[in-house]
Parts: sequence; structure tokens; C-alpha cells
Amino acid sequence: MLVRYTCADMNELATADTSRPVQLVARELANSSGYLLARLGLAFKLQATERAEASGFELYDYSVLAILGEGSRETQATIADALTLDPSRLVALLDSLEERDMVERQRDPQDRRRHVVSITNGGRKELARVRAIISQLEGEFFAPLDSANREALHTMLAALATQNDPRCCPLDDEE
Amino acid sequence: MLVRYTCADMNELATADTSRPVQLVARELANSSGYLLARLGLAFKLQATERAEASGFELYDYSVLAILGEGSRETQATIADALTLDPSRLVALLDSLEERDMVERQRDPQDRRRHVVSITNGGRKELARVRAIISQLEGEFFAPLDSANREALHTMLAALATQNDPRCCPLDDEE
DNA sequence: CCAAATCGTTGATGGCTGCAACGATAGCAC
DNA sequence: GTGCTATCGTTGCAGCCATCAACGATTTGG
Repeated sequence: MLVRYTCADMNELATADTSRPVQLVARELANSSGYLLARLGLAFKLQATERAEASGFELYDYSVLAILGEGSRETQATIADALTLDPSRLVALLDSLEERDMVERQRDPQDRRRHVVSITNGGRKELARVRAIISQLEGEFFAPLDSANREALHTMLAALATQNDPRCCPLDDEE
Repeated sequence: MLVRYTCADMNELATADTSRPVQLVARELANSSGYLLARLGLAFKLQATERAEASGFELYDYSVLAILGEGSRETQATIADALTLDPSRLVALLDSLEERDMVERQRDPQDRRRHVVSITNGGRKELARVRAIISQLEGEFFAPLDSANREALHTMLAALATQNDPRCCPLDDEE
């Protein structure tokens, strides 16, 4: 149940290599929803990374900005936890975002160990930009499904996430 | 659009950390089917890895055995290509599998540069074992969906794969 | 006032990925 | 037949990233 995927592969996929008759994975694997989930998820992430970086973003920037866009979080640890990200990795991300004036770190006067992180106006503008990029990608990626099916798919994914990745879906959610 | 996930995280997820009120990701992200796809795919892969390794397998072993289980491939390159895997990485995998007498490498008499790789009887038995493990995981992972929905989901994933990851789904496929 | 815990940060370490180079072999041109 | 080039599997190397430990600053609790 492998999922590796490289940027080179994405290019290869893009340029549609017709010289060799694309090698197929075992039907046994293609028949596994879990396997498809893993490969599609990785494919989506790589395309998102590609497009985001083409626009000067790191993909993780989007996750962070999206979270802050819905309200400041009390501590950096909460952000890292939501994203299942090592706190030390978050430091570099915030440094980068702060340099570009997209977020602000302020000492919490209540507890001076903490940094309250919040998004800036500039950050909101940039957030809108990346959001549009990702949104566009999503439109292309899910193009094979009509609107009703897309909604059905999302509902099912949310149900799976509720059990398998609670950080994503607590209870309810709607498109 | 981040997807990182560690084994530690999986444990954390397993032990159901109730001390802290699980931090949620932004609704904006949870509402993105692509984001859910990425996170669920990674979650599934990690759980699969965990269980496979608990039984003495490397997860990639399963991919390789599954492919060979449906017929020998002419060259190692075709296997690597199907799995979107660097040929050099495949070498180590096959070495390991060959040591454990699960696969055989034979020089192709037609073209002595090539190795024809095939699965052994022992390999078939081990393949059945891992298959059972993964199958069980899949049952648990997709438990939130009833049988009809699971089938619908698989059909949709297959449709997406046809466009976004042709190596998985050429045209038709059925559970 | 002291000890232990927490928060953000830095630094080091190990593992993995992807790439380049190599020997062996085949195909092709002449 | 003889080079030249391409292909195949393999090996070795080098960069990158995740993970973990440690540290200063600060808070909490006894």
C-alpha cells in the first residue's frame, strides 16, 4: 500500500507520457478504497503544493493562514496540534509569515510565556489569493464528478474523518 | 493544505488524548474535499504501515507482492513505474523479499540485462496474510459507511483516479 | 522562595529520497 | 565485425526533513 509520489512524477503525469504504455498497479490495489484514498490524497497534495509554490507560497502557509483567518489562537501549540505538526516546525513557518507581514506574534500579557498569533490585513489578502488557487485546483481535480456526487463524496469523507481524524471533523459540517 | 502525520500521532490518536480538548483545523480546510482526501489518505496509509510492520512486513512489500500476484512483470522498471517508485528503491525491496523467499529474480534469456521477477509459493502465502490484515483495516476504517455508500464511494474514487492517477484505474473497475 | 511544569525556540541526529554514475548487455549504423 | 549509443539493474552519495533533546523565560503551586 504505497503512496510515494514525486514532483517529477507530477510533471510526467502532466506531460502525459505516451511513449510507454502506462504501467498499471495491481487490480487488487485499485480495488482497495484505502489505497485509492492514499494515492488520490497524495496526488492532490502534490498538485496543491506545486501550484502554491508557483505563486510563492509554501503549502503549509495556507493551512496556518486558514486557521488564523477564523480567529486568533491562544498559543502556537494549539495551531501545531490542529495541524498535527511539530511545534518546532511551526516556528519556521511563523517566522516566514511574520517576515512577510502576514501574521503577528504578540506576548500574551496574561501569560508571558505564550505568543498570541493573529493574522494581519495583508495576511487576509494573501489568504484570499491562495484560497482561490486551491479552489480552482479542487474544481479541476473533482471535475469527473457532477455537483450532486461531489457533495455526496464530501459528506462521506467527513463521516470518515469524524472517526479517523477527529481534528478535521468534530460533528457537523456542510459544504 | 498540510498532511503531515507521524506514528506518534497515530498512537496519540489511538490512546484518545482526552486531557486537551482536541484542537480543530479550520472549517475552511475541513470543508475542502481535497484536504480531507489528503488527510484521510495519509491516516489510512499510516495505520496500514503500522499494522503491516507489526506483522513483520514493510508496507511496500504488499504493493509489490500484490502486483506480482497477478502475474510476473517483464522488468523491474515496470514494477517501479506502476508504483511510482524510484527503481533504486525497488532494488532493496526485492532484495529483502528474495531473501525471505517470497520472490525470484531470473535473467531474461531474451534480454540478459533484464530481470524477470515472479512471486513464489511462499510469497503467495505471505501475500494472503498481508491482504487479510489490510482488508481488516479497511473494514474498520470505512465502518462509518454502510455497504451501499462504500460502493458508491469506491466508484467515485475510481472515477477521480482515472483522471488524476491513471496508473490506478485505466477504465473500468468493480469491487 | 524554591521546585516543577509549560511555552517557544534552537540545535543535533538519523533516515529517507532522489540523483548521478557504473558495469553489463543489447541494438543500430556502417 | 566494430564502435556508439541506449537500456537495465545496481551502488553510492548528498541534501533534506522529521524527530527528539535541551535551553531560557515564565508561570504555578507548595
